[in-house]
Amino acid sequence: MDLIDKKILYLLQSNARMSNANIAREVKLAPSVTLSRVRKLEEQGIITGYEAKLNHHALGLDMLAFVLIKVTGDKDIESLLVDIPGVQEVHNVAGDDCYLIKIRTRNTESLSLLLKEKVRGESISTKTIIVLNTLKETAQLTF
Amino acid sequence: MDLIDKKILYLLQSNARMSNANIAREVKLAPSVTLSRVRKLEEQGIITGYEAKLNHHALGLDMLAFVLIKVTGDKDIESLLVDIPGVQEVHNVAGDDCYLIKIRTRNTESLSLLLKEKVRGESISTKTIIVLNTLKETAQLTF
DNA sequence: ACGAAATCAGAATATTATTCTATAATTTAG
DNA sequence: CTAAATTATAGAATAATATTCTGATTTCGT
Repeated sequence: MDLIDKKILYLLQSNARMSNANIAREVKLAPSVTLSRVRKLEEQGIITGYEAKLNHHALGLDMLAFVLIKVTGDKDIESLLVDIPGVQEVHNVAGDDCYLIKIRTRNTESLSLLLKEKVRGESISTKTIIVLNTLKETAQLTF
Repeated sequence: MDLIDKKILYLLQSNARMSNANIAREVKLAPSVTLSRVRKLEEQGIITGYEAKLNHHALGLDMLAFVLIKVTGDKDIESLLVDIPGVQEVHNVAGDDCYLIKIRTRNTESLSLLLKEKVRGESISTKTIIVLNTLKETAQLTF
């Protein structure tokens, strides 16, 4: 990975749909070479995918919450959490067999309903952090 | 927004670099029509962008943490948090003037250093949640 | 300096994006 | 209920792009 690869990564993080021709122009290389660099970054697993970012509010998902979930044994709660609609992230965090999930729902009701239906039975306790306002939200990495 | 638009959104969430021609094939519409639908979704702000997803480990960012930050007054801590390198998300959360940030760093040291240097001075208290293992992490929305 | 490996530019071709036009479908107003 | 207006559609034409190939150049280790 040299500076050109880093610039390619930067560009694709900013706009994943940028054409190969435009990337080539930006990095001042021939399109053919640029394409093979992108392919290599994909094959090496440095680029893991390309996602469209959607406006949650436009889709009626006004609620964002993080929920800390303390579980008892090693039940199969992981696959359960992963499959809950609206759950965007599931992390295993340090201390007390805890999971942290990031979840988007229509409103507070649908959130509490989901937690009641899907999570409560499998957990000792949950702590919900309600997001009022998001100032930044990106997957972009600076390096 | 009809079913075809939803399918387009689904496809672009799965692979933002899918060609318009392929999207058209999938939704069984002419490329011209498909393109104008995508443009409209962009103009309406339903699609807000396209991001390449990178492998953090390949970039030497092995550490992921969420940090809850309790602040005193309404200092300009927000722009400070947003600009810290590695910070991917900054949320204002309910209760006690708290912020929740998602941050990626090289290791525990660089995390504690960042917190010490940038955050501690501006905050009453911080609570750091260290992620051991991530089971799911996507911006995809199901609807 | 030398050879191997990687990187490069540029040409050729296949595929795609984009614009345009004409037609069909749907909605709206009277 | 009908006519006009709006919107959505397919398909053609062309501009741009992606992709593969070839051969030249550079890089790197020895």
